[in-house]
Amino acid sequence: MIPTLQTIADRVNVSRSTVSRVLNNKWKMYGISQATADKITSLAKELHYLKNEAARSLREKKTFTIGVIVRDITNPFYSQLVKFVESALYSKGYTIIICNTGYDLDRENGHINVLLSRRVDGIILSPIQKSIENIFKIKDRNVPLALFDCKIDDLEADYILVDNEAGTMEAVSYLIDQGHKKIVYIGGNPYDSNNRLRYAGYRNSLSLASISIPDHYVKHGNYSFKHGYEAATQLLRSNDVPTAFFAANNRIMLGACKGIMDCGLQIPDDISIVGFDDFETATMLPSPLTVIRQPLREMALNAVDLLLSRIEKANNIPYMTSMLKTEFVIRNSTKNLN
Amino acid sequence: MIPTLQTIADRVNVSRSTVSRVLNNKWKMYGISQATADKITSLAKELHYLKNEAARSLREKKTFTIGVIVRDITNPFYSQLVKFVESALYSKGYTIIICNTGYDLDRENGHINVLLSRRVDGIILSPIQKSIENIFKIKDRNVPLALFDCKIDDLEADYILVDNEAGTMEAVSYLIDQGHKKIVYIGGNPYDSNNRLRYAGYRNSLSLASISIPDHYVKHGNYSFKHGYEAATQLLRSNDVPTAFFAANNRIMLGACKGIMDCGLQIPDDISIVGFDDFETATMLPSPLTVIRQPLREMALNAVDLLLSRIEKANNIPYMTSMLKTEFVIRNSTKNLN
DNA sequence: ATGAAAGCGCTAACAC
DNA sequence: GTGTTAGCGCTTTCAT
Repeated sequence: MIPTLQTIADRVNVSRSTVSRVLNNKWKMYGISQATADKITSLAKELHYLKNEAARSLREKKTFTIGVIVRDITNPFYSQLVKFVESALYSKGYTIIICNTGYDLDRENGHINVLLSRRVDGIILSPIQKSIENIFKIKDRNVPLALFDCKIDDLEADYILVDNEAGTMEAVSYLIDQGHKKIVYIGGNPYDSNNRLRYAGYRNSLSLASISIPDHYVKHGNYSFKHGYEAATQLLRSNDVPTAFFAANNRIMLGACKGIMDCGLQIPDDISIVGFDDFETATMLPSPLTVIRQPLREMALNAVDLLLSRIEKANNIPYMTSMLKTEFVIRNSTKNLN
Repeated sequence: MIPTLQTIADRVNVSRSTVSRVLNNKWKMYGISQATADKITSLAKELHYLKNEAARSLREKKTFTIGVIVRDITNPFYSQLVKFVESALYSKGYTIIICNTGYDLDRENGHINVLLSRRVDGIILSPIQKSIENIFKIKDRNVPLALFDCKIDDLEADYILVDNEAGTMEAVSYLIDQGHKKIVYIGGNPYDSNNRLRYAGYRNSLSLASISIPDHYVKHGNYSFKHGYEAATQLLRSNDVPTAFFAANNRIMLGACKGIMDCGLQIPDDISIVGFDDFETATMLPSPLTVIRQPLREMALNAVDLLLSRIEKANNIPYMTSMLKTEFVIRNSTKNLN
């Protein structure tokens, strides 16, 4: 039998209210006697009393729960995000429900329903973006929402972003400075805002250098190892072999590297590569990879701060966008052609 | 204003109960008229009614929530576990609360309190094991518990395990067959059951081959990149350089590989290495790594099955242990000395 | 310095 | 075929 406030009240011969006040550390302001308070706290300890959170939530209309919806928890980008978010929220007394969509829109929809049904206090969402109907369901309910790692035009909300375009331009310009002209863009899902902005950065850099881009140098697809692998091998075996790859995320980059290796080529001697996201393996390859690092810890903390300020302070503060700079980490995966 | 059963009841001019019965698809067994049912369902849809789970949980004493406590969510071993577990539980209508301990016992304790307070229906726990007091708190409350990836002697519970000892013996014997005699064990936390069993496997194999183990060939420590790195570099720079490393997990193995590279040595020409856990990077290195793979998907599904059968069927079934075999994946990180 | 009572939103036993 | 009622465990207003 799990003890409730009543259990304790009965044994100490006081009312539920008194027990509640004591256990919530409000007995001083109610002027409850030291003696009563002590009896209650020690009995609670003895019985291993733990407040029923479902009851508290129902009464208070506050769950201290945040839903975190990510697209692929096995991608280190997201697992690190979860780690930082979980840690920050834990220290504030919040608990997180984790939802993995695997880039599946129905899943995203289902998870959002579950989270709304559970009356979470807020949601951190890294949306698929194939359709944004799901997002409106959250907005309609006025549930605080932090959109993570995506920018949807004409959708007012709180955003946590990095400057994708500038970050990409820094990397691609670096390739151009090293004399590269045949630079391939291996991209992610075409409807994804990151992909679009990274692609825009790529085009800008090449355009500024007056380098034209043949159609077959642009390989949109999806954020997978497989896509990176296939795009890389296909191009390396074509009759117009590029000198450099730009990979739109860590999964694609890893796949491309594997493709390069399987074609019997060396990075950076035979082919150069740069890409988005820093990841552990990047430093483990024979030639460590030059990458665009996203400040994940800061992004996670900003997401939490943004959400909590909306939850705890007022919901009438204006929408905010946290746009952080990326960091270009130069290692050794590009060759200077000059 | 969020709609409740009462909102709908008022508008359709029926009672809460009727609405509840309809929305729970029980109207046939209660003989509620088609017409009423239709009116209710369509109004619910129109109002975007979503059941308040806190209220349902309180009433039903069932939360459809499972707590998952892992030691490091950024380790692909755990992030994949979470992915599989989440997916399996989602399809059964359960939601997961994720708890990351970072090998910190206080965290583990705090998280367990939170989960118990939230009256989760079950817990999947990958415990730190430095102390097992925390685990008893769960057992005392009779909350279904699946202990994942650890075996605690004298603690009756449901376990999800792999055969660590046999898996290790297979790998170490393979090294011995290839003529290795100077094999170093780079281990994890000394109080960890996996580490102890893997170490036992290592000792057994060497003992069967009548090879003695000098003390400085055994490097217990913790499951970190750093420990792997330091152990490897220290030994490679000593005056008794081994011919092979056994790494007790993926983090240690990666660290050791980096250490080997930083010492200017080649795998497998200069030094051989095998280790526990398969991971993506293992196939990306110049010489792909020979590893002991754990059947993570099956482990995750078994954990879910075990937990759900205890939750949904009866709590009086005997404790069970799911002990799966590992798979020895031979790649190219060992040299045949014969 | 403490208690009584109401109510959060839901389900189900019992009533008619 | 549907309503009434009680109660899950908690917090808080109001009363004394």
